[in-house]
Amino acid sequence: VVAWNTIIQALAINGDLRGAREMFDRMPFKDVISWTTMTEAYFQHCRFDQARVLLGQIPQLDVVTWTAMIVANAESGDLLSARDLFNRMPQRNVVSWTAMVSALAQAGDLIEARKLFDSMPQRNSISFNAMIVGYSQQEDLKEAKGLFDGAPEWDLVAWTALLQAQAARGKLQDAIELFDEMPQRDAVVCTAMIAAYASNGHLDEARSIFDTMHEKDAVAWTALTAAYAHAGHLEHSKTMFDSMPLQDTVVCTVMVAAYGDSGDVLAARSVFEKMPVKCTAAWNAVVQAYAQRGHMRDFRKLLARMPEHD
RNA sequence: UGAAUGGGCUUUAA
Repeated sequence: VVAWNTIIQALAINGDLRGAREMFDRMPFKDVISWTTMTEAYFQHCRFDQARVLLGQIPQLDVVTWTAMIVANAESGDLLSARDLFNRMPQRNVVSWTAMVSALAQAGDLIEARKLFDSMPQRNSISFNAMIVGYSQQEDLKEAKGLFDGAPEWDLVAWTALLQAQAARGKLQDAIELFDEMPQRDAVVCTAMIAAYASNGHLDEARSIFDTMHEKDAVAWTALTAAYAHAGHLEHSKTMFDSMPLQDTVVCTVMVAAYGDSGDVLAARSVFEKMPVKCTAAWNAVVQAYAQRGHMRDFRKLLARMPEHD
Protein backbone atom coordinates (compact mmCIF):
# COMPACT_ATOMS: atom_id res chain seq x y z
CA VAL A 1 0.00 0.00 0.00
CA VAL A 2 2.81 2.37 0.83
CA ALA A 3 4.39 1.87 -2.57
CA TRP A 4 1.10 2.43 -4.39
CA ASN A 5 0.41 5.56 -2.40
CA THR A 6 3.82 6.92 -3.20
CA ILE A 7 3.29 6.33 -6.90
CA ILE A 8 -0.12 7.98 -6.86
CA GLN A 9 1.35 10.98 -5.11
CA ALA A 10 4.20 11.20 -7.62
CA LEU A 11 1.87 10.96 -10.62
CA ALA A 12 -0.43 13.59 -9.16
CA ILE A 13 2.45 15.99 -8.56
CA ASN A 14 3.39 15.50 -12.19
CA GLY A 15 -0.12 16.49 -13.19
CA ASP A 16 -0.98 13.02 -14.41
CA LEU A 17 -4.36 12.70 -12.75
CA ARG A 18 -5.51 9.95 -15.06
CA GLY A 19 -2.48 7.84 -14.30
CA ALA A 20 -2.91 8.50 -10.62
CA ARG A 21 -6.55 7.52 -10.77
CA GLU A 22 -5.71 4.40 -12.72
CA MET A 23 -3.29 3.31 -10.01
CA PHE A 24 -5.82 4.21 -7.39
CA ASP A 25 -8.49 2.08 -9.04
CA ARG A 26 -6.15 -0.83 -9.57
CA MET A 27 -4.61 -1.06 -6.16
CA PRO A 28 -5.76 -4.12 -4.25
CA PHE A 29 -6.12 -2.40 -0.90
CA LYS A 30 -6.66 1.27 -0.25
CA ASP A 31 -6.05 2.92 3.07
CA VAL A 32 -7.07 6.36 4.24
CA ILE A 33 -3.81 7.76 2.85
CA SER A 34 -4.66 6.51 -0.65
CA TRP A 35 -8.06 8.19 -0.50
CA THR A 36 -6.71 11.43 0.91
CA THR A 37 -3.89 11.62 -1.63
CA MET A 38 -6.23 11.06 -4.58
CA THR A 39 -8.87 13.46 -3.33
CA GLU A 40 -6.32 16.15 -2.63
CA ALA A 41 -4.86 15.67 -6.10
CA TYR A 42 -8.24 16.44 -7.66
CA PHE A 43 -8.60 19.54 -5.55
CA GLN A 44 -5.15 20.78 -6.38
CA HIS A 45 -5.85 20.48 -10.07
CA CYS A 46 -9.20 22.17 -9.75
CA ARG A 47 -11.22 19.04 -10.52
CA PHE A 48 -13.69 19.96 -7.85
CA ASP A 49 -16.52 17.70 -8.98
CA GLN A 50 -14.36 14.62 -9.00
CA ALA A 51 -12.82 15.64 -5.71
CA ARG A 52 -16.21 15.92 -4.06
CA VAL A 53 -17.40 12.63 -5.49
CA LEU A 54 -14.35 10.87 -4.15
CA LEU A 55 -14.62 12.67 -0.83
CA GLY A 56 -18.13 11.31 -0.45
CA GLN A 57 -16.86 7.79 -0.99
CA ILE A 58 -14.02 7.75 1.53
CA PRO A 59 -14.83 5.04 4.05
CA GLN A 60 -13.19 6.86 6.96
CA LEU A 61 -11.68 10.27 7.31
CA ASP A 62 -8.90 10.89 9.76
CA VAL A 63 -7.66 14.21 11.05
CA VAL A 64 -5.20 14.55 8.17
CA THR A 65 -7.96 14.05 5.60
CA TRP A 66 -10.17 16.64 7.27
CA THR A 67 -7.34 19.14 7.44
CA ALA A 68 -6.34 18.56 3.84
CA MET A 69 -9.93 19.23 2.81
CA ILE A 70 -10.03 22.43 4.82
CA VAL A 71 -6.93 23.65 3.03
CA ALA A 72 -8.24 22.56 -0.37
CA ASN A 73 -11.51 24.41 0.10
CA ALA A 74 -9.79 27.53 1.37
CA GLU A 75 -7.37 27.53 -1.53
CA SER A 76 -10.22 27.31 -3.99
CA GLY A 77 -11.65 30.41 -2.34
CA ASP A 78 -14.42 28.64 -0.48
CA LEU A 79 -13.74 29.82 3.05
CA LEU A 80 -17.22 29.07 4.24
CA SER A 81 -16.91 25.40 3.38
CA ALA A 82 -13.47 25.35 4.94
CA ARG A 83 -14.82 26.77 8.17
CA ASP A 84 -17.76 24.41 8.06
CA LEU A 85 -15.44 21.42 7.74
CA PHE A 86 -13.37 22.72 10.61
CA ASN A 87 -16.42 23.05 12.81
CA ARG A 88 -17.68 19.59 11.89
CA MET A 89 -14.51 17.57 12.20
CA PRO A 90 -14.57 15.20 15.14
CA GLN A 91 -10.99 15.78 16.33
CA ARG A 92 -8.66 18.69 15.76
CA ASN A 93 -4.95 18.91 16.30
CA VAL A 94 -2.56 21.83 16.16
CA VAL A 95 -2.16 21.38 12.40
CA SER A 96 -5.89 21.62 11.71
CA TRP A 97 -6.20 24.66 13.96
CA THR A 98 -3.27 26.33 12.28
CA ALA A 99 -4.58 25.49 8.83
CA MET A 100 -7.86 27.20 9.63
CA VAL A 101 -6.15 30.21 11.18
CA SER A 102 -3.93 30.51 8.15
CA ALA A 103 -6.87 30.23 5.76
CA LEU A 104 -8.64 33.10 7.50
CA ALA A 105 -5.48 35.18 7.64
CA GLN A 106 -4.71 34.63 3.96
CA ALA A 107 -8.23 35.75 3.15
CA GLY A 108 -7.50 38.97 4.99
CA ASP A 109 -9.88 38.27 7.86
CA LEU A 110 -7.39 38.93 10.63
CA ILE A 111 -10.13 39.57 13.16
CA GLU A 112 -11.54 36.08 12.80
CA ALA A 113 -8.09 34.55 12.43
CA ARG A 114 -7.00 36.16 15.68
CA LYS A 115 -10.11 35.01 17.49
CA LEU A 116 -9.43 31.45 16.45
CA PHE A 117 -5.73 31.78 17.20
CA ASP A 118 -6.47 33.03 20.70
CA SER A 119 -8.78 30.11 21.35
CA MET A 120 -6.34 27.45 20.19
CA PRO A 121 -5.70 24.75 22.78
CA GLN A 122 -2.06 24.59 21.67
CA ARG A 123 0.04 26.78 19.43
CA ASN A 124 3.41 26.14 17.91
CA SER A 125 5.74 28.45 16.03
CA ILE A 126 3.95 27.69 12.75
CA SER A 127 0.69 28.91 14.27
CA PHE A 128 2.44 32.13 15.26
CA ASN A 129 4.01 32.43 11.85
CA ALA A 130 0.63 32.09 10.14
CA MET A 131 -0.61 35.10 12.12
CA ILE A 132 2.57 37.11 11.63
CA VAL A 133 2.35 36.56 7.90
CA GLY A 134 -1.31 37.56 7.86
CA TYR A 135 -0.61 40.81 9.69
CA SER A 136 2.40 41.46 7.52
CA GLN A 137 0.33 41.12 4.39
CA GLN A 138 -2.09 43.66 5.84
CA GLU A 139 0.92 45.84 6.61
CA ASP A 140 -0.07 45.81 10.25
CA LEU A 141 3.42 46.08 11.70
CA LYS A 142 2.23 46.60 15.26
CA GLU A 143 0.36 43.32 15.47
CA ALA A 144 2.97 41.49 13.43
CA LYS A 145 5.66 42.59 15.87
CA GLY A 146 3.52 41.77 18.86
CA LEU A 147 3.07 38.17 17.75
CA PHE A 148 6.68 37.92 16.67
CA ASP A 149 7.76 38.89 20.18
CA GLY A 150 5.38 36.36 21.67
CA ALA A 151 6.43 33.47 19.45
CA PRO A 152 8.11 30.48 21.09
CA GLU A 153 10.92 30.52 18.55
CA TRP A 154 11.93 32.38 15.44
CA ASP A 155 12.76 30.93 12.10
CA LEU A 156 13.27 32.25 8.57
CA VAL A 157 9.54 32.39 7.97
CA ALA A 158 8.97 34.64 10.98
CA TRP A 159 11.95 36.85 10.17
CA THR A 160 10.95 37.23 6.55
CA ALA A 161 7.39 38.13 7.41
CA LEU A 162 8.43 40.72 9.98
CA LEU A 163 11.03 42.16 7.62
CA GLN A 164 8.35 42.60 4.97
CA ALA A 165 6.02 44.35 7.37
CA GLN A 166 8.80 46.70 8.44
CA ALA A 167 9.71 47.47 4.85
CA ALA A 168 6.10 48.04 3.91
CA ARG A 169 5.78 50.60 6.70
CA GLY A 170 8.97 52.36 5.62
CA LYS A 171 10.98 51.10 8.61
CA LEU A 172 13.97 50.28 6.46
CA GLN A 173 16.48 50.68 9.29
CA ASP A 174 14.62 48.18 11.43
CA ALA A 175 14.49 45.79 8.50
CA ILE A 176 18.21 46.14 7.94
CA GLU A 177 18.97 45.53 11.60
CA LEU A 178 16.73 42.48 11.65
CA PHE A 179 18.37 41.15 8.52
CA ASP A 180 21.87 41.72 9.85
CA GLU A 181 21.08 40.01 13.12
CA MET A 182 19.56 36.90 11.60
CA PRO A 183 21.56 33.77 12.44
CA GLN A 184 20.70 32.26 9.05
CA ARG A 185 19.76 33.76 5.71
CA ASP A 186 18.44 31.97 2.68
CA ALA A 187 17.44 33.02 -0.83
CA VAL A 188 13.91 33.87 0.28
CA VAL A 189 14.85 36.35 2.98
CA CYS A 190 17.59 37.85 0.80
CA THR A 191 15.03 38.43 -1.92
CA ALA A 192 12.70 40.03 0.60
CA MET A 193 15.58 42.30 1.59
CA ILE A 194 16.24 43.17 -2.05
CA ALA A 195 12.61 44.17 -2.40
CA ALA A 196 12.77 46.08 0.88
CA TYR A 197 15.74 48.15 -0.25
CA ALA A 198 14.30 48.70 -3.70
CA SER A 199 10.87 49.79 -2.59
CA ASN A 200 12.49 52.28 -0.26
CA GLY A 201 14.61 53.72 -3.04
CA HIS A 202 17.96 52.04 -2.38
CA LEU A 203 18.83 50.27 -5.59
CA ASP A 204 22.54 49.99 -4.97
CA GLU A 205 22.03 48.23 -1.66
CA ALA A 206 19.49 45.95 -3.30
CA ARG A 207 22.08 45.12 -5.90
CA SER A 208 24.73 44.34 -3.31
CA ILE A 209 22.44 41.89 -1.52
CA PHE A 210 21.89 40.20 -4.85
CA ASP A 211 25.61 40.08 -5.54
CA THR A 212 26.38 38.44 -2.23
CA MET A 213 23.75 35.75 -2.63
CA HIS A 214 25.11 32.24 -3.03
CA GLU A 215 22.14 30.63 -4.70
CA LYS A 216 20.41 33.15 -6.92
CA ASP A 217 17.12 31.70 -8.09
CA ALA A 218 14.69 33.09 -10.64
CA VAL A 219 12.76 34.95 -7.96
CA ALA A 220 15.85 36.87 -6.83
CA TRP A 221 16.69 37.78 -10.41
CA THR A 222 13.16 38.95 -10.98
CA ALA A 223 13.09 41.03 -7.82
CA LEU A 224 16.13 43.01 -8.92
CA THR A 225 14.91 43.23 -12.51
CA ALA A 226 11.63 44.66 -11.25
CA ALA A 227 13.47 47.02 -8.92
CA TYR A 228 15.34 48.55 -11.86
CA ALA A 229 12.16 48.69 -13.91
CA HIS A 230 10.21 50.49 -11.21
CA ALA A 231 13.01 53.00 -10.82
CA GLY A 232 12.93 53.67 -14.54
CA HIS A 233 16.30 52.04 -15.23
CA LEU A 234 15.10 50.10 -18.23
CA GLU A 235 18.58 49.33 -19.50
CA HIS A 236 19.54 47.60 -16.30
CA SER A 237 16.30 45.61 -16.36
CA LYS A 238 16.96 44.55 -19.89
CA THR A 239 20.49 43.48 -19.09
CA MET A 240 19.27 41.39 -16.17
CA PHE A 241 16.46 39.93 -18.23
CA ASP A 242 18.71 38.99 -21.13
CA SER A 243 21.21 37.26 -18.91
CA MET A 244 18.66 35.30 -16.94
CA PRO A 245 19.07 31.54 -17.13
CA LEU A 246 15.33 30.97 -17.21
CA GLN A 247 12.70 33.56 -18.08
CA ASP A 248 9.47 32.65 -16.40
CA THR A 249 6.09 34.34 -16.81
CA VAL A 250 6.67 36.70 -13.91
CA VAL A 251 9.89 38.22 -15.19
CA CYS A 252 8.42 38.45 -18.69
CA THR A 253 5.53 40.39 -17.21
CA VAL A 254 8.00 42.68 -15.49
CA MET A 255 9.54 43.47 -18.87
CA VAL A 256 6.19 43.92 -20.60
CA ALA A 257 5.21 46.45 -17.94
CA ALA A 258 8.64 48.09 -18.01
CA TYR A 259 8.53 48.61 -21.77
CA GLY A 260 4.95 49.76 -21.51
CA ASP A 261 5.86 52.38 -18.92
CA SER A 262 8.70 53.62 -21.07
CA GLY A 263 6.32 54.05 -23.99
CA ASP A 264 7.84 51.31 -26.10
CA VAL A 265 4.68 49.39 -26.87
CA LEU A 266 6.33 47.40 -29.64
CA ALA A 267 8.97 46.01 -27.34
CA ALA A 268 6.31 45.29 -24.72
CA ARG A 269 4.28 43.46 -27.31
CA SER A 270 7.26 41.55 -28.54
CA VAL A 271 8.11 40.17 -25.10
CA PHE A 272 4.46 39.37 -24.55
CA GLU A 273 4.09 37.46 -27.80
CA LYS A 274 7.16 35.39 -27.06
CA MET A 275 5.74 34.16 -23.79
CA PRO A 276 4.80 30.50 -24.11
CA VAL A 277 2.24 30.84 -21.34
CA LYS A 278 0.51 34.14 -20.80
CA CYS A 279 -0.67 34.77 -17.28
CA THR A 280 -3.36 37.26 -16.33
CA ALA A 281 -0.82 39.76 -15.06
CA ALA A 282 0.93 39.71 -18.44
CA TRP A 283 -2.34 40.31 -20.23
CA ASN A 284 -3.12 43.20 -17.92
CA ALA A 285 0.33 44.68 -18.45
CA VAL A 286 0.26 44.53 -22.25
CA VAL A 287 -3.28 45.79 -22.49
CA GLN A 288 -2.39 48.63 -20.19
CA ALA A 289 0.63 49.51 -22.30
CA TYR A 290 -1.58 50.04 -25.32
CA ALA A 291 -4.35 51.81 -23.45
CA GLN A 292 -1.93 54.23 -21.80
CA ARG A 293 -0.56 55.32 -25.14
CA GLY A 294 -3.97 55.67 -26.69
CA HIS A 295 -3.52 52.86 -29.19
CA MET A 296 -7.17 52.03 -29.03
CA ARG A 297 -7.40 49.84 -32.12
CA ASP A 298 -4.69 47.48 -30.90
CA PHE A 299 -6.05 47.74 -27.40
CA ARG A 300 -9.42 46.43 -28.55
CA LYS A 301 -7.83 43.72 -30.66
CA LEU A 302 -5.93 42.50 -27.61
CA LEU A 303 -8.99 42.63 -25.41
CA ALA A 304 -10.77 40.39 -27.86
CA ARG A 305 -7.95 37.85 -27.53
CA MET A 306 -7.95 37.84 -23.75
CA PRO A 307 -9.23 34.61 -22.23
CA GLU A 308 -11.58 36.39 -19.85
CA HIS A 309 -11.86 39.87 -18.48
CA ASP A 310 -14.32 42.21 -16.86
C1' U B 1 3.43 7.00 1.92
C1' G B 2 -1.05 11.88 2.97
C1' A B 3 -2.50 17.75 6.15
C1' A B 4 -0.66 23.84 8.48
C1' U B 5 3.58 29.26 7.92
C1' G B 6 7.85 33.23 4.45
C1' G B 7 10.46 36.11 -1.08
C1' G B 8 9.66 38.51 -7.31
C1' C B 9 5.26 40.78 -11.90
C1' U B 10 0.03 43.61 -13.74
C1' U B 11 -4.40 46.41 -11.72
C1' U B 12 -5.60 55.32 -13.34
C1' A B 13 -7.48 57.24 -7.16
C1' A B 14 -5.81 58.35 -1.33
